Amino acid sequence: MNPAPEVLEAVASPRRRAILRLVWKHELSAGAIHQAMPDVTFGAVSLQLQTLLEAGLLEARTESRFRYYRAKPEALGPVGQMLEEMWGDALWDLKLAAELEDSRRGPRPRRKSKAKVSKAKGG
Amino acid sequence: MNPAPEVLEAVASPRRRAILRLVWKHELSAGAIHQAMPDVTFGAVSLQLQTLLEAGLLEARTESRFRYYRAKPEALGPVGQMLEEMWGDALWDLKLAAELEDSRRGPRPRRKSKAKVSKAKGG
DNA sequence: CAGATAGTTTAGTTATTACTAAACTATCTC
DNA sequence: GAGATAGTTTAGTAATAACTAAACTATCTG
Repeated sequence: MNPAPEVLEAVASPRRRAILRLVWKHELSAGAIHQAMPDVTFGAVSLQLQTLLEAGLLEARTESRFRYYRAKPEALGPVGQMLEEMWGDALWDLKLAAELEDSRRGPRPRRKSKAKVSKAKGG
Repeated sequence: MNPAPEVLEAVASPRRRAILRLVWKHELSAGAIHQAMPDVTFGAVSLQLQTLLEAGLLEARTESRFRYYRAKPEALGPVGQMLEEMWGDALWDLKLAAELEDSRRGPRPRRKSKAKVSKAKGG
């Protein structure tokens, strides 16, 4: 299978390259990806994720409320190699993992349960 | 020297890929390149040539009234390989050469010499 | 120099793209 | 079901990129 033009168009965007870089070696949730680029809205990130998905450059997996994405380097062919060169060594990967561990936007369910309101549904 | 992001942006355009393809194995004049893509104006082609030049993907050479361009595959790194795969084998190259030979926009100097006006420049 | 060819550059138009804000779907917990 | 989190989708906006027409530079011929 040959690489398609859409692949070239997908990697032309710095934003999409940043996303690819984030999920290159391990999957991340959409929220975690957004955390790493706070200069744009969550919606903007989601749109780029869809674009990358359609280009076949990402895989997605849903788990509970989360949706995890990861890159498919094999779909990038020789371009994947080029991106890796651009990104330098594995430095970024370690630094990133630490930052994400710290700023993790966990599920955070309410723990402040106190009053038991229960279902007050009217008939 | 690592490949730069501008390279990725340059090859993202179908028009620029078409130009690269034309001058991949041998140089062509700007006019000959335009002949191969008559759906756009000469000016449009020239602009894309400048873009490719600035990205370092082309070399240019001037000879008399002509300006010849050719690709620098080494500047494309692994992406060059990918483009070649996209373009298939060397078929296109042969077909193209024939077409260009036929539709060549040669210098076509006037041969209808008759009156000898000579230089009438005033001092 | 005039007239033709070869090519570049500029100004303005149109289509596309990345984005935001907000509405929407879905899941989880109580 | 209510209320919270997680994510997607839509409608509209702003910046960009590709293009056209035309003005411009340059070279060659006579």
